Amino acid sequence: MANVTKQKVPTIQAPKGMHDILPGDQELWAKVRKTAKDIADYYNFLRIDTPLLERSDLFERSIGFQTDIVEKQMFTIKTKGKEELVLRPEATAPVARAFIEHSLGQTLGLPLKLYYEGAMFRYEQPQAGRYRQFHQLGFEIISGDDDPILDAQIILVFFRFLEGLKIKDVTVGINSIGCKNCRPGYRRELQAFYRGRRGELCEDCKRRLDTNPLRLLDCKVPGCQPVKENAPIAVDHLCNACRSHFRTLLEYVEELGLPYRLDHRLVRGLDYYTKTVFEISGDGGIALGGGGRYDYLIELLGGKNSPAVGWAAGLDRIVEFMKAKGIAAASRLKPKPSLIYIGELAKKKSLKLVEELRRAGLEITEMLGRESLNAQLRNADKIHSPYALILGQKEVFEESIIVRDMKSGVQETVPLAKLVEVIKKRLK
RNA sequence: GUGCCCGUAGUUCAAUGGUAGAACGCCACUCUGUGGCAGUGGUCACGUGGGUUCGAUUCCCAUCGGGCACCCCA
Repeated sequence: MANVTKQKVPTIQAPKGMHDILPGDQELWAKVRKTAKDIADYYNFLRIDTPLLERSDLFERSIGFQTDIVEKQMFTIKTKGKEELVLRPEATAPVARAFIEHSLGQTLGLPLKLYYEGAMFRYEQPQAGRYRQFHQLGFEIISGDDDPILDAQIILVFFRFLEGLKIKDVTVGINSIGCKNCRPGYRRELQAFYRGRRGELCEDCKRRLDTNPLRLLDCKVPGCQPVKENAPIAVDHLCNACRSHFRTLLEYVEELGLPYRLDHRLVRGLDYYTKTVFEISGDGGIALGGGGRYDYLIELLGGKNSPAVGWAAGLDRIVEFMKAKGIAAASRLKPKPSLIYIGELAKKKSLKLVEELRRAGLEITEMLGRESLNAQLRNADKIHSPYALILGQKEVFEESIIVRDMKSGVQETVPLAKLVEVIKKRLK
């Protein structure tokens, strides 16, 4: 501490793609979390928290080996033992793991509704609204069958969540990518179609043709668009079961009056999705979250056949979206009466007085350690304190305190014993 | 991982191959036990490292960080 030579110490920045959530944003974040909890409570979703670290094979088996997430976006950690752990890139697989591990289907019954909220990690190039550590909120319904009414409800819950945050003009894009019976056929057809036009495709698409044909539909290169427009559509190749599932889902969504649009090009990047996939975007096309049905995930991880459906929302994006749209007010300190002291004696007394007021249930603020009366008053003004409670030497002797109305400037000296009563009465 | 752009006080922005200014903020004083207004003064910055140069915040390189696009997604 007593460094005489003043040399410059290099500063340290947060790691790439990781950001701080500063005090000014905390209120907004709290509001988002509170809204999520309220929605969860209403629709009977139970909170679950899973570890930040998981075994890497959990994601390899669930998300899929060939996905970008597993191939190159996982933060891996080698423990001192031989375990290889990863910082979770998403939480659906961990929730499924926990569901199986603790036999939650038995203890809590089906359909089981769960929700989570927390940090996820993906090693990729950061961009606005895209971080290496980001926060997701997710809702999942695990059931004994694949009833489309659950797909409809999960989408509804997403809408209600955004509605609770006053985010308007959102649309949901919905598609069905089939099940293990019909998807392979569609895949083959899509591949065959694209192979015939290989020459017209961009380099990426040529590569996708073999690695991940469904992704061909995501390509934004202008040259590929004409090909894409004529490409076979997933919905046309669904098996009877999937087709009827999709149709029924749309009927429910229609019945709910949700603003959806069919999006034949919508596919998800994770292998475990089946049938329904959807994505909700805000005004301006920013993807706020997405999800879908994952009927085989739990089986894939060694559990019983338990179809499920869920979604995840990017909270960082939602917070930024709300700020950009002016929905969020900058957080401000709550205006409370300010305790102000003058001189050593009053200072000494103040520390304890704060405790007494706290015990009496009176919320106040103070600037202990700030000696100047002017500065203390200025602060009281800045945070819009209705009253300044001024304690000086004289007041300490008299066991009284000055109550100053900050608006009018009118002051009154009241006995300390009556302070709580007086303030409570005035605040009404 | 690839390509392009960017990096100056706490914040928003200037200027400059000869070590930097403003506004707002913050602090103090005017006003030693009374805030808001005003005046005055003060505080605080060239992301980091190397190179070219007599001299670099400025030019070059690297690195770190940010942004955009690709990729992918939340």
